[in-house]
Amino acid sequence: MKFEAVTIKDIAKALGLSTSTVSRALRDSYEISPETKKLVLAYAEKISYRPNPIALSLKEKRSRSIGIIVCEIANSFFSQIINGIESIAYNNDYNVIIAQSHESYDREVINVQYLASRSIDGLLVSVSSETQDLKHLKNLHDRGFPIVFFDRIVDEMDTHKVIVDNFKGAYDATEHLIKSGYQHIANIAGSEYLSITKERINGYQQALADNHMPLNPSYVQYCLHGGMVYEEVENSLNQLLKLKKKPDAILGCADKLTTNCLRYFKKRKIKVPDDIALVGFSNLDLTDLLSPSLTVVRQPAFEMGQIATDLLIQLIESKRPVKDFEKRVLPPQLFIRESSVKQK
Amino acid sequence: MKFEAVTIKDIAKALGLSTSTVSRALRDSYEISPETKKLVLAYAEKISYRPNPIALSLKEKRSRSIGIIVCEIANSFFSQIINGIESIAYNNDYNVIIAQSHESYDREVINVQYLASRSIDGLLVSVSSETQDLKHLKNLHDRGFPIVFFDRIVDEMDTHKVIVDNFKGAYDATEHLIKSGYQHIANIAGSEYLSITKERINGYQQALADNHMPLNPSYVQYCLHGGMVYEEVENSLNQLLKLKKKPDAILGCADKLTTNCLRYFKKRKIKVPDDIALVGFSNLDLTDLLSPSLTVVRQPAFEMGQIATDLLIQLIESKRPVKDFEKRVLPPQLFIRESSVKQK
DNA sequence: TTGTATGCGTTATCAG
DNA sequence: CTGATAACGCATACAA
Repeated sequence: MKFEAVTIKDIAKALGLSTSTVSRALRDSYEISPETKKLVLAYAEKISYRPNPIALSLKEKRSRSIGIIVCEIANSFFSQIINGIESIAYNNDYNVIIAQSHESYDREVINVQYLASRSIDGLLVSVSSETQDLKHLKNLHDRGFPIVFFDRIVDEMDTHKVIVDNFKGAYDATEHLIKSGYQHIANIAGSEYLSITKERINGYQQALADNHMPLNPSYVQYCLHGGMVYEEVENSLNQLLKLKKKPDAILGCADKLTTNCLRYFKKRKIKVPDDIALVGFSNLDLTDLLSPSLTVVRQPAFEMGQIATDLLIQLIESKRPVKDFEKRVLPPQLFIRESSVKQK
Repeated sequence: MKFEAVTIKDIAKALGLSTSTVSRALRDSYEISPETKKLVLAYAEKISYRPNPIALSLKEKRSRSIGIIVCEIANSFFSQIINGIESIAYNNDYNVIIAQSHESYDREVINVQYLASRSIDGLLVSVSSETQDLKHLKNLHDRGFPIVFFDRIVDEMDTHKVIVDNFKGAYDATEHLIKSGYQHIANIAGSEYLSITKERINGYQQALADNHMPLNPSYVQYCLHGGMVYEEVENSLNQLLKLKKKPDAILGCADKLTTNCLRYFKKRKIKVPDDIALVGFSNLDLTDLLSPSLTVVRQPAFEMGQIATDLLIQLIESKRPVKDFEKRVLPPQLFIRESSVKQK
């Protein structure tokens, strides 16, 4: 038994009408008589006719679906973004197709090519932590394919971008540590290829500079996979803790970096914040349970997804001149928990 | 500037060939001369031709994509399942479209109808916690549309199903508590409409019975939204803690139920396991950080996604007689942490 | 008001 | 070996 769907033809045949009449009746065209309309609509309802979106796509050269490229959906930051994307897409009758790069450049390229081969009308992208070469995206963009970047954006492409003010997030977090009396603040950062990493490091460094504190290059440790792999973070912390001047505080620059720092400390029975303080970027809804001592930088992920999708749909539907590309910068929020610092 | 894709026609025109020749050359048909093939392939590569999957879908009456209906992707159990699904789908050249019900029946119905209107070849479903009426799925199934259920399955429909042995998971967890000396074990359960809830409660009750312990009906509290809403869990725990005979241990029957129990205890400064023990279902990769005292039932989510997808693809491609439907039951695993119980 | 013919991009069938 | 044509389901310009 094969699944055979009802088409406009079936209705036409059953009712002794032509397909065009049926088509027009279904679309409530003004040129169809009320009686015919009623007839067609009733029959369509009866046999539960649904238009074939694929045929529509072929005809209209649009699929009413948008693609999303993220590293992982099992990451609260990104799943919140996806919920934001979904909410807007849904309201505009767009379907959403999610593809994960798992932080692999090769996978990202394959996904982009698959999605973009005209089964989607536009693309929302947050690049993988390995991505340096952008020709898979540039190629599309050059041909006029609508692309909007969010969070992990790229400088080399001129299109809409939505980001969080990473500089400010890192600046505020670092300053919070400085104001609490910490003198040796290290930074566990993500992939050095990512825009967000650079911005966060800049914020961190500026906060130190503004407070007349030295920049110690060995205090910055990069994790290529953004903490997706525990061992990365372990290595970084090992490096930091064997320095002559051990840091007394750490800034975790991503969700998984922060939680893996916690895991490391727990394993080694290092007390937070007594032995070392930790402040980190995190969108987990579990931070209150994770550690009594976790001050976090939280990002407006849902809103970010909404804004990016809104911009993308405008691009797709050409509602605004294609030349005034926007870069929206959203404010992060520092959630301070008093117990996150040792009063010095 | 509109995105115009290159088609087989463009190649034909440019090369002075017919579309059929180009089509055959691209598919490496035996009836095309090597020179022509080389010519076509080279040109196609040069202008980076990609076949239009929508046209293919229309022609072949299949989209090579499968739909997934889950309650939330921001749930580690489900995101692990999705990763499993993706891995198999990917290997079989299937695309995956994820839709979230957010535990709403109405949303589930809309999603199913949207997906099933022939933009997908099959459906993987884990029903929402509100779902009782199944006509949205039955209707499809009756018309021969391939559906496979996973985790939250339904009895009334005869198709492949993949589940975890929920009875055993709950039985083992309960027995662990009994063996550790607890006498008054309560159960924070999910929606009473869900198969998994019933199975887990059965396992819990059987463990009590086998150990000659009384069944106290007021020890079982249902949460319609499976803990997605904190207040649900708060209410349930309030009920339990105002009982004359307060429970000395709790079995949390889902990821979010378990974490929200922890949250409740933390807020009220109730010590686990000294004041009350907690054992729960959880697929979070953060349980080691959440509480030193958390013994968990972990489910093989990734494998579940893989198996369900494998079965679905077999259904879609009719590789097996449609009548021998399988119900695969996977073993859960109890991760015991010694500190999760008070030695009595 | 309704019907006929055409095209969207591709492949299969048939002819040459 | 290659080309013309029909078909997938739908919408629409054009005819009637």
